[in-house]
Amino acid sequence: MSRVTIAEVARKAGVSPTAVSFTFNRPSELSPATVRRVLAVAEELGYAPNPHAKALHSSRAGAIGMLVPEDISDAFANPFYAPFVRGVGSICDELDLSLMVVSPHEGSLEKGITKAPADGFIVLGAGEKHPDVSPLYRRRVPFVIVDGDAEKAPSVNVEDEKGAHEAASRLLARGHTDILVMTFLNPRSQLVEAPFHDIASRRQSGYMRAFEEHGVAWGEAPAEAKQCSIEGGDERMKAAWSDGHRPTAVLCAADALAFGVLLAAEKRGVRVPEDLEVVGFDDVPEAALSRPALSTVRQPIREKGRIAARLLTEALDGGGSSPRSIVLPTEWVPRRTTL
Amino acid sequence: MSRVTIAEVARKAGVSPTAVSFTFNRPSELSPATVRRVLAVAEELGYAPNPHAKALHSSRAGAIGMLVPEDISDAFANPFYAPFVRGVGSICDELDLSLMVVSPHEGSLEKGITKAPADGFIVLGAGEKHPDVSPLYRRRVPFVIVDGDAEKAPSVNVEDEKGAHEAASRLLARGHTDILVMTFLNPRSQLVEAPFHDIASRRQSGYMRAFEEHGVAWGEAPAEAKQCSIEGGDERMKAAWSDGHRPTAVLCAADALAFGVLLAAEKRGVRVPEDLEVVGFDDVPEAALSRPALSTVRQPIREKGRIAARLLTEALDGGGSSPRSIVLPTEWVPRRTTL
DNA sequence: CTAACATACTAAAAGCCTTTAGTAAACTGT
DNA sequence: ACAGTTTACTAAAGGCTTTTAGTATGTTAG
Repeated sequence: MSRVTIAEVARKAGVSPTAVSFTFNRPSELSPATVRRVLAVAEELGYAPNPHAKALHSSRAGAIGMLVPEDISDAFANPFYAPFVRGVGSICDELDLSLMVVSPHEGSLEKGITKAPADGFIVLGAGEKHPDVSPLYRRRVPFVIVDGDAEKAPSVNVEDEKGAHEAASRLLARGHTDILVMTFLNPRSQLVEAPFHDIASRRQSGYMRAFEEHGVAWGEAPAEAKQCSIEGGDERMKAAWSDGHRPTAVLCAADALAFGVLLAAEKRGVRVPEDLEVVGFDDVPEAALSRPALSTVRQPIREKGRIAARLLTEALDGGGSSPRSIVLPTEWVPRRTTL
Repeated sequence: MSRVTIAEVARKAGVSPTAVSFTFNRPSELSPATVRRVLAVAEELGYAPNPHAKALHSSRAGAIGMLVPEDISDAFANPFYAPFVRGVGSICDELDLSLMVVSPHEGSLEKGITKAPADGFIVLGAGEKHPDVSPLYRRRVPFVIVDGDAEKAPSVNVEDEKGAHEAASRLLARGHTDILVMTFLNPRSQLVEAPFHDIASRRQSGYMRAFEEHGVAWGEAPAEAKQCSIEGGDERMKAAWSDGHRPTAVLCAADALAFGVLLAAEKRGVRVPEDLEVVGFDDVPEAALSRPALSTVRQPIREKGRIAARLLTEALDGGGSSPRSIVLPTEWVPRRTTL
């Protein structure tokens, strides 16, 4: 019933367990005949080294973890994740690693990170000062922060504030005064005092600065979608309408929300961009394909994933070098949801 | 430098390693005072049990593997994966498991499965008879097959042939005679003789049956995209045009391809659906949002992921029950890319 | 006051592999 | 024919935890 072990192979092949281990790891130490025999027996028995035992010994599991700030199921509702995973995955493919998606077990990032058998982690959406992240420093597991402030750990970020500022400026320059700003709830930020610089609030401050510069009142708090997803944006837009809001433009802190807004507008017969201009943030691949094509702020998502993974693998085997904080540029991408 | 071990905590707390283990796993065996003391020391030292050692002992890593048939980076170019991961992830969230994405290391599914520290695997896109999959039976690792034939292992599939047949019939019923059929290359099917029932060929046979029924010549081999992605579809469509093809409709074996076709048509000024009708397969979330909205065959992707994960976790801890083969229904979803 | 039993804790084994240090045999050179 | 080396292999330790079986103390009951 149980797995085939090295001892069984050794016994059946008439050699020591060491010889079996050598067969797989250092065949040059053995005579070709022995290697062949052991290989044949291993094949016959269906033996493969137990990855846990291997990892225990080498402290290498051959997997890197991606710690998402919410349930896996919710996270992947955000189209941001697919290209990000492609970026991280490209490094995994190169280095023959697996990619482990870990969510905060029982609500705690720290629990997730200590339970999961990964060699290191890419922590998404929570800065170094976040109460859930700071304990990770004492753990010996290397990690890199993505979309969060960091000094002690390597990090990858984009020009959120600047990109958001530009997007808002474009809209304001055309004279809009009733702009609905839609952000999303960071599932981790509930736990922590302001100012907590998650991407939603960074983008929000970019919008605010533009509003100030254009002398447009910021109004109350922005509309906050429950989830950063198409549904989340759709529902939040509907709620805004029910509350009597009739904005002439919507600034969305994520493309996913913008897609939801597009859908909500369509259902209501509101024409985009004539009656309602819509702007997103991220430039996920779907943005070029949406109906109408979405005007948005591009961040190099795949590149971000690649760099994060690269930084992590460097920390994993080089280790020593000083932590690098990388900030990637954003770019305004006008398409068809703006005039 | 290295991780804090149970022994260090034990020494510092003045107890045996057993007591430390009990503190975390069976605190009722210890006096409350001891538990508190050990906990304090553990906290101070930043100790957490080594997941590899734990996994070695319990043969449980707390992770389920998703074995994709190609590089991770290529796989996630297909919008099918996001909702599928959401489905699998919902079970992981429920059961506090991590989700491990594993690609065929060095080209071999078997290698991937034996290297990755996961408790079981969801194998995508390769049937039981596939030469890469059959050796897995001898390994003691439980797995479930998705989108592949299986008798001995549990499996989840959809009515590929039937769904494809319906899609083709709708098109043919309107009198099209020059339909471009676009499928994609299954990265694993290269290795194996026909008939290998991957989803691309299942869908293809559905198309063929409809062609026969309508007395329309099937022509040569269908157009095969290099990758099941938007780019793949785009490029393949361009190539078809360069070759002088001027179809009045395109049947795509995946939505991803259809999106590519839409983009290619737009660039060329071909109107959809007036000049070119386009049909996809999958009904990924983007299909409702594309320009124009995509007519397609729905398969319940998230449900598929949920069921696969459920089947796997059942095999993981119940084990005994007979393997179940589940076939999910498909449904024709007309939108705006067909007349 | 002793047998029976909890309670609080520990020593040692088991889980499976890799690696280090070492042995026995075969070979080399003189 | 013998010291020195290489080849082919093995025993045992180590990596970190959990669990089983057991010990020492204290408590209760008869």
